[in-house]
Amino acid sequence: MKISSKTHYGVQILSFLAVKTQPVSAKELEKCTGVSSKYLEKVLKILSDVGVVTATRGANGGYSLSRSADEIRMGEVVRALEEDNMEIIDCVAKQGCCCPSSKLWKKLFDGINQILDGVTLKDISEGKVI
Amino acid sequence: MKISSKTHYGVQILSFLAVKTQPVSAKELEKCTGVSSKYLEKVLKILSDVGVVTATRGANGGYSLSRSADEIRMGEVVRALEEDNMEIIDCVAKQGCCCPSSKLWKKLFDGINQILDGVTLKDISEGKVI
DNA sequence: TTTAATTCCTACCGTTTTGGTAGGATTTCC
DNA sequence: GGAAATCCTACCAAAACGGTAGGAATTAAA
Repeated sequence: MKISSKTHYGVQILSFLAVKTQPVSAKELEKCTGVSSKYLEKVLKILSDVGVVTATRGANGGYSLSRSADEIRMGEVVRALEEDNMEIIDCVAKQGCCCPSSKLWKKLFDGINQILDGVTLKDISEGKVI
Repeated sequence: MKISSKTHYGVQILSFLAVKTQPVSAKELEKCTGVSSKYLEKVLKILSDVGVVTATRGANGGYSLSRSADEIRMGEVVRALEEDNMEIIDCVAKQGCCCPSSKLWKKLFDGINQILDGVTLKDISEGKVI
């Protein structure tokens, strides 16, 4: 029931990219986050694969948002970064579970996604999360 | 961002105890859950420490609910079983964090607790979780 | 065309957490 | 006293977490 630091870094990076127009390299992101660029590359690769971030290779390359910040919902971001760990419990993911608690986990899972999908990256970068 | 199997077992056990009037031993619970009684003892000890379950030692002993099922909120249960892993992210737990995402995690944390506290053990054992 | 800057790919690795197992001490009923 | 139960402590294997390392591939600019 914890958010991984990978996810935390991911959101930090995104809120940094949200105020940039030019691509930002992993090394630059290392400077402002204090996290090694090698590790950030991994995080950024996930965000790139899922289409939230666009990676530009080569000199003067780097990472930039694929869409405007108000079109990026945190549910998409967190689900990508937490990878297959967002099902809360296998029981809910698999069909046909009849254990008495499965409805609780389903409710919790839906609620979490609803909260995250209700917040955009723009909300975060502008400090407008209530 | 996953519920541990310890927590899953805990809720399963509780919904079993909810329909019993006499104390139920760990060995009996092993029969209906398929989980080793030794491991269930650990889970039950946590629930006992937190005051949700009452343990009776000695022959004819076992575990029973400390209160009626409609007075047991799942928030209390899940927070106990997930132990110190319910802060979602350290950043939120510690004071003075100013990273732009901290409000998101706080909102998520509060939302999760609100969902869990809105469901009682009675709701679960009667299948009334919507 | 070379060079420097950058992402991408693969592999590895130490630490912590998870999910148990094992054995025995202690308590309590009969 | 014996049986049935919880409680306590220690241990352990596997997985996840949080990185590190090295180099290949790509690209812009000199």
